[in-house]
Amino acid sequence: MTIDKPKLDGIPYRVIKRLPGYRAALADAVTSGAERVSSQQLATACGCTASQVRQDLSFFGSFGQQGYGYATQELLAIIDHILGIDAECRLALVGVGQLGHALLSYPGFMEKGFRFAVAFDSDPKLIGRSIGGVPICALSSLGDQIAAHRVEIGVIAVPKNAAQEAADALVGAGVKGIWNFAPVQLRLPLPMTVENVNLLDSLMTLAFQVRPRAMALRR
Amino acid sequence: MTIDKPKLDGIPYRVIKRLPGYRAALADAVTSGAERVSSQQLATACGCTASQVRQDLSFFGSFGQQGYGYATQELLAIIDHILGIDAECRLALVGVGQLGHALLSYPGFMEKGFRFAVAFDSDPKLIGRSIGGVPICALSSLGDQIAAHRVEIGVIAVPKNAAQEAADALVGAGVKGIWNFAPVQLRLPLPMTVENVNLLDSLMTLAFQVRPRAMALRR
DNA sequence: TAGATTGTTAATCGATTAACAATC
DNA sequence: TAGATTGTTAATCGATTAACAATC
Repeated sequence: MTIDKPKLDGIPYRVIKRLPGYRAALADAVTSGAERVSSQQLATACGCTASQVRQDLSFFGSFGQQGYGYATQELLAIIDHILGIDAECRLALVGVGQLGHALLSYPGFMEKGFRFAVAFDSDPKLIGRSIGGVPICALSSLGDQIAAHRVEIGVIAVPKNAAQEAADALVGAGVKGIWNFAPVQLRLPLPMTVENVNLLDSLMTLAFQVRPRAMALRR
Repeated sequence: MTIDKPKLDGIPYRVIKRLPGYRAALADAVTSGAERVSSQQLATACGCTASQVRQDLSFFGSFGQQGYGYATQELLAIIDHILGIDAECRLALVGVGQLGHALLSYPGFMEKGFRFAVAFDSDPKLIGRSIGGVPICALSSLGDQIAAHRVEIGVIAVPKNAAQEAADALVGAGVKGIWNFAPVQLRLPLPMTVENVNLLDSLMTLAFQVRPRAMALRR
């Protein structure tokens, strides 16, 4: 997973990365019936400082009230709007293997307004079938399908060596962003945005932290 | 995914997060037959600066040679050693749903020395079966199995509301780290390390970047 | 040797935290 | 009103980049 990117409309990438955490804390607060929440409470729930919460939110506006805090429901709605999950967002999946299967049937995406409109695979045995109501089509129809369904985000879950080709096809079809699960650095024309999910990298990072450091290999 | 953590033995978390990228670039270089590689070449492949590559590597030692660069094979072996993937690392999976299935059958992990030794699920229909050679056991046997297989890392792929319980069981059984796919902030005793993979958070971040900013909700 | 490239120190840049006036 | 808590500015901290002596 890329560690850093340039700013987006002047909003640091790190700030955006923290928004879903605030969102989750707010959703919990709503569930527990809290009508208001302070920056300190949000900070505790997310493991950061109250200063950081206020600083982050101030990139988008002023949503709180001195001496009171933030109205829970209202701030949740605002963050949903900032993240763009108050409107439906259509996805297309390329690569219906095990991981693709799992993504298609993960209920959490739909709940947040993300909907797989169509999926693609090269395997003739899969083409024509559908999974969780999502039709699986031939790669040759990718351009047409993506346009027809007005897909915004392409999801790449193909093996490493097919990833760049899939990315090129998606870009050519006019998607606005790519969610990439293949362990490669995709070469894409700017200003395409990619969000990489590299499971093996994540696991290696964890292994480093867990292992008794045989290190001190300095020489 | 947590954005930042405290240093690990004086190594910034950001540095560790970049190591897999360097590793991938080196593996490519080995494949292409290059005997040596410069910090500049690594930087280009990873999308960072040569300075950063050298600075990062210098946390661990001095592996290059002035006027020459780094011996490709050798540096790859060194990074593998730093990351701890030159020795087998045993995993245990909790939660054999769609995502769990996908993780069990992903070939990339095994290649890098990560092996699922055992999996657990609460569904009686799954218990006793095995997937990709990995036996699925009852949760009640978790403690014994983890000890028997000397599992180092527990992988949580259960629904949100079962995650904390799974984590507690894994910690109780003595795992050294947790790879968490459930969308919750786990409460764990220090110094347990957790690496979170939050797919929905990642997708929301991408949505933000892709959407025409309806923002300017400043008020 | 001359050119290339490291490892490391110093300079810059950006992000986080602290502080506090404003005010509900 | 008094206490609480925001939004924002200033201070601190850490990470990235630039520079360069060392040297292969």
